[in-house]
Amino acid sequence: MSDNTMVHKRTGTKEKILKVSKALFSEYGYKGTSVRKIASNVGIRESAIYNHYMNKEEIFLEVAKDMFSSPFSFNDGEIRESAMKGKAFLHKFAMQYKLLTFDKYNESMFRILLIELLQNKDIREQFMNEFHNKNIKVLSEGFFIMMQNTLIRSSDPMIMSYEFLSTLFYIRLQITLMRYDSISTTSLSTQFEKHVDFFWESIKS
Amino acid sequence: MSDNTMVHKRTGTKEKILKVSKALFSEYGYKGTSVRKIASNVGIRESAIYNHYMNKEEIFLEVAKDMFSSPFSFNDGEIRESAMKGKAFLHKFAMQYKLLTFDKYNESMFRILLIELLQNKDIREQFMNEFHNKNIKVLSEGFFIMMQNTLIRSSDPMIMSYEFLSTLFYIRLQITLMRYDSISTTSLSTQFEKHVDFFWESIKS
DNA sequence: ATTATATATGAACACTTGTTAATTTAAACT
DNA sequence: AGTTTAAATTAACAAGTGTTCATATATAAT
Repeated sequence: MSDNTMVHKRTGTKEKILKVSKALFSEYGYKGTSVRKIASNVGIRESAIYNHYMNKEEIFLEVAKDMFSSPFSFNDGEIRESAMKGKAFLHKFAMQYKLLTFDKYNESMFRILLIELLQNKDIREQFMNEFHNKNIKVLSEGFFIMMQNTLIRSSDPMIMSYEFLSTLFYIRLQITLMRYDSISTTSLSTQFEKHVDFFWESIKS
Repeated sequence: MSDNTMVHKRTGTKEKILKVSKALFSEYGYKGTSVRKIASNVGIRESAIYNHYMNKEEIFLEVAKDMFSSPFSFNDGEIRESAMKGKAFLHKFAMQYKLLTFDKYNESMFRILLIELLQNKDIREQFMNEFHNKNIKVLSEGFFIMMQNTLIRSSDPMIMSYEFLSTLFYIRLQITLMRYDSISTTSLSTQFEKHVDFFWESIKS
């Protein structure tokens, strides 16, 4: 009963470390957050951290996992149903993306994760699998269904998804950067909607 | 004859520092490149660096400036002429972008600059002005001319440019990441062309 | 030759970093 | 109660950081 999976359940320190780390990493980034600072915010010494995690990176990777694994809320059946509505499907997808973009925690974490994305292979893999591929898959399914029902022109669903997703990403990046500098994003706030409008005009049959 | 602009011309050390820094920053990044390492590669002590640059950041900013200021080679007259050809204009633009993406130095530097983009306000401004705005401007002019000549459907040229540029950026990001991990990019190598094809189908009248 | 200036040096400052080792405290199981 | 094990502590390591300061050298202009 006390094997590898179910030990360490006496103090709840591990959970506290994760919670504190989330807050600190999202605010100060990976390099800006020291093990000492995590420890002191938890209320223990830095050496005690190593009773729960192998090293700093392991903590960060677990924080990142939580971030990427918050997926877009589309159940399997829901995709088909939603895709039949055509433009509304794209709109819903974009609005979910917009929500993430303007959410306080996701906003900071997006910036931090991008930094690490460019330096940490594990983060890159998480990004590719959990973000890129997963989204391309959902979108492709949607577009495929739309094509079947001749709501949109016939084309490669993967390419179409790529085109749709890439612009969402770029908008998010730009908004994130501007908000980080406290620059007003009112001029960009409707960019998501404009993207959907433009894109729909581009593909509708 | 010896005012602020034309002093410091005895040893050429400043130029050497810049050259060495370019190589080091592009390989090891900002934080991975210490002032001591730059100095030793130049062949001087770290303290001598400060006779030429105020601090480490000033060196990096100058390296970055060089990077961003390598603009797309479109002269004013050339845009009009090229835009009249419609799709070929987009193709040329995308191919220039592709060239940059697969150029050894630009490839490393793109990654490094993205990292700093997310942390350094000056880099962000350089990116917005020299990269984003400049490209949106060139593209907008092109699209505007195409619309005048009814080569493409009528729409907001700025939005259209945004849509076109954002995908190029995303492709570049993805290729950069994959090549950094030595993952084969053959599946993505024609993505630029596919983008142009898809986009042209989306806007042609 | 003397002065002025640019450029270099060596040494130090003041501080932070992730991680480990030996040891003690505290809780749970027998 | 005693034993086992988890979890915490104190202390140190070994290294690297950007930057500054007083000083020395070399070059160009006077």
